[in-house]
Amino acid sequence: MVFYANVCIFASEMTTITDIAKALGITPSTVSRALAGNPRVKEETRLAVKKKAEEMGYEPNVVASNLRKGQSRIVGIIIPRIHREFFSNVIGGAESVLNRAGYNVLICQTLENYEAEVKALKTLKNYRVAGVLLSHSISSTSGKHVKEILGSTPLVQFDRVFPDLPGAKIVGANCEGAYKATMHLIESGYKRIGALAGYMTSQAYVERLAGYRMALEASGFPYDNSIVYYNTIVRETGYQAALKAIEAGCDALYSSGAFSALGAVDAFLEKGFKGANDFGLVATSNESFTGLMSPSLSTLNQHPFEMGEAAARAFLEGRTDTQVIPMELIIRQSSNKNNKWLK
Amino acid sequence: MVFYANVCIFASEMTTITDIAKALGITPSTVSRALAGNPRVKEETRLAVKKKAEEMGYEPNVVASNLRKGQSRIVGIIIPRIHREFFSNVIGGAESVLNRAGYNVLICQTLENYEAEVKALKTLKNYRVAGVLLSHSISSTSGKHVKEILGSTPLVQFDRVFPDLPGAKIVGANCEGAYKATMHLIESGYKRIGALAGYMTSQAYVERLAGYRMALEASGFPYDNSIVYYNTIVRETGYQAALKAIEAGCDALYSSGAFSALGAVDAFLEKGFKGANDFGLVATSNESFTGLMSPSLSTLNQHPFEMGEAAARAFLEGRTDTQVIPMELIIRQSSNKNNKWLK
DNA sequence: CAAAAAAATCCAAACGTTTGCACAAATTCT
DNA sequence: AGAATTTGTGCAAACGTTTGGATTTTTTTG
Repeated sequence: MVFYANVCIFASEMTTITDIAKALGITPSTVSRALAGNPRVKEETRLAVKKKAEEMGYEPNVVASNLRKGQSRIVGIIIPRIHREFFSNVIGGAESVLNRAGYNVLICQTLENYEAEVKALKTLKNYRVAGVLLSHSISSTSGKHVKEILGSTPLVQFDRVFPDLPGAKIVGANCEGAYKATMHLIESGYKRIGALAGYMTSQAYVERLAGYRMALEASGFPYDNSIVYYNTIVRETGYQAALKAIEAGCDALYSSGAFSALGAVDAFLEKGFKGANDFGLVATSNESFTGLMSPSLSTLNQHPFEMGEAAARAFLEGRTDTQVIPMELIIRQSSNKNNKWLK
Repeated sequence: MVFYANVCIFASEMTTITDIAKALGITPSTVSRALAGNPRVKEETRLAVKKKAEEMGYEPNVVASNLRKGQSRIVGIIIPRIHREFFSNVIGGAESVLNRAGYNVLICQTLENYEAEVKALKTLKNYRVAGVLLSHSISSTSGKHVKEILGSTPLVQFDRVFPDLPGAKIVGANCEGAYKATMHLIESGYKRIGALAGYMTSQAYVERLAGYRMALEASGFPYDNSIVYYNTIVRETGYQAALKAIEAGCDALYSSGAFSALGAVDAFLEKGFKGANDFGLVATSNESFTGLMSPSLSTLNQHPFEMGEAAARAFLEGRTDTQVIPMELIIRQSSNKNNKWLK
C-alpha cells in the first residue's frame, strides 16, 4: 500500500472515486461501477481502476454510499448493560454472525432506563440502521415507543420482549426452564420451594414464574404467593428475600436470576445452612461464576451466545416468528440433596 | 407525536428537512439553521420549524449530516472478544462516557485474529469514525498496519498497546501490579514462586513478567526461567503449566491472567493440595468468578470500567499521553497462608 | 460497406444535509 | 430622508457515492 503524505495528515484529503477517475481520464461513474464489479465495464478498465485505487490508497466512503443507497450495513443493538455476562455473550454471538454477513454493530446500553432506551432508538433510527436488535429495559412496560420511533425499521427482540409488538422474537424457554428447575427441586425431595421472581414488568420473568407454578401444581404442591418474592434481581434484594424465605420455612428456592441467587447463598450461609441437604437452590442464567463458586449453583443455561446468533440470523433472514431457545438444566452442588456441598 | 401512515410503512418515505421547508413555505437552509439553533434565524420561525418538525415526526438523517460535515459521531472500539468480562467492562465504561458526550459506539471483535483486526480497522476508516479505541489481537506483533490504515484518525490504545505507535495509551500498572502480587506471595512466606506468563507478543504480559522478576530479585530470590511458563492464557494451558510447576517444586504461582489461574487451581486441587498453606496463587484480572469460587482467588483488579472511561476521555480530550491505571491487590483465600481455605 | 446490435462509457441528477455568500427587509444612525 | 448597519432568508454548491438513461464506441450482421 502506497502511503501519501497528505492522506496521512488530513482525514479530509482522502482519495475519492473522482480522484481515481481524473487520474485515469474517465468518469466517476465508471470507476464506481468498476469497483462494484458491474459487468457493464470492460475487464481492462476494471483492472486499471482497481490498480489505481490500490495505488492511491483509496478506501470507499461508506457514509456517502449509504446516503445514496438509502440503506446502511449497520445493525443497532440495544441492551440494558454490556458488562452483564448474559448480554455480552448475546452481543458476541450476534456480532460474529452479522460481521460474516457484512454488517457492523452499533451498541447502545440503556442501564435499565426508559429515557435512555428512547434516546437509543432515536439515535439508531437517525443512523438509518438496517435493523435493531432489542432487549428492553426493565423500566419499559410496553412496546409503544419502540414501534413509534422505529416505524418500518426491522426489529428483532430477544430475551426481554414486548408481546404487544409484532415481528421476530428470540426468547428463552422460560416457562419450560423454570418448570424443569422446580421439578428438579421437587424430585430431589425439597418440601417448601419459594421463588425469587424478578420483575413482573418483563415477560421473561412472568413466564418463569408460570413455569415454577406449573411444576408445583403438577406435583400436588400448593402455589403460595407468600413465598414468591418479587423485584429481586440483584444480590442484595436476593439476599433480603432469601432471609424472608428462610423465616417462612422454605427449604429451597427457584431463582429467576443469577445474581439474586448469589444473595440467597449469602443468606443461607449466614443462617448456618451447610449443604443441599439443608437448602436447595436453582438459578436461572448460567453465568460463569455459578459453576466456580462454592457451593456451585445449579442453573438453567440460557445459551446466550446462541441467542445472539439466532437474533442476528432472524434479522438477516427477515423472519417475523418467535423462536424459543431451549434452557438446559445444569445440576450442581446447590440442589444435589444426596451429597453435601463440602466433601 | 403524530404518526403518518406512509412514514410508518416505508423507511424511504421519511420526512426530510425539505418537506418541512415546503410545508412552511421557506427554504431547507432556514429549516436546517432553525433546527441547529443558529442565532441568525428569527425566534418566531425557529419555533414554527420546531413545531412542524415535531408534527411531521421529523428525525434528522445523520448519514447525510455526517457526509456533509465530513465527520461522524461514531467511535469504533476494536477488542479481541466482547464476552470477556474484562473487555465488556471496558466497553461499558467507554460507552457511558461517550454516550454522554453525544457519541455512539461501533464494536468490532477480532477474536485474536490479525486479518479480522485489519478488516475492522478498514471498516472503521470507511465509516470515517471520529476515533478508534483499540486493544489489539494477540496475533498482531506491531502497530504498522494500524497506522497505515487509520492514518490521521485519532487512536486511543488500551490494555494491549503497541509501544511503537504514537498517541494516547491507557495501560494497567502491569509491572507494578505484578510486583505487588509477587511481593505479597514472598511476604506470605512462599519459597519457590513460578509464573504463568502469557504471550510475550503483548507488551502487557512482558511488563507483568518484568514486575514478577523485579519482586523476586528485590527480595534476594533468583529469577528462574525454568519455572516461567509462557503462552498460558486459557484454563487448559494454565492447568498444564501448573502441573509442571508443581513437579518443579513450586509452592506458589503468579498468573498473568485469570483463566490460566483457574487451570492452576484445577491442577493443584488434583494434586491434593488443600489450602494456601500448601500452595499460593495470585491472578491478574479480577473477573467476578475469582471472588466467588472456592478457593477464592487473590487477584489484581485492573479496573476495566475505569480503563474504558479513561480511554473515552482521552479520545474526547484529544490526549496523546500514556495513562497508567493502578492495579489493586485483592487478597483472598488463595494466598492467605495463615489460614486454610476451608474452615 | 452500411446498418443494426451490442458493449462500454458518460452525463446528470439524486440521497439529505450544511454553509458561504448574496440579497432583501427592517432597523439604526447621521 | 438617505446612508449605514443589522437581521433574517434565500440561493446554490458541496460532501462522495450510485444509477437511469443517453451517448459514443466497438462489434456483428445482412
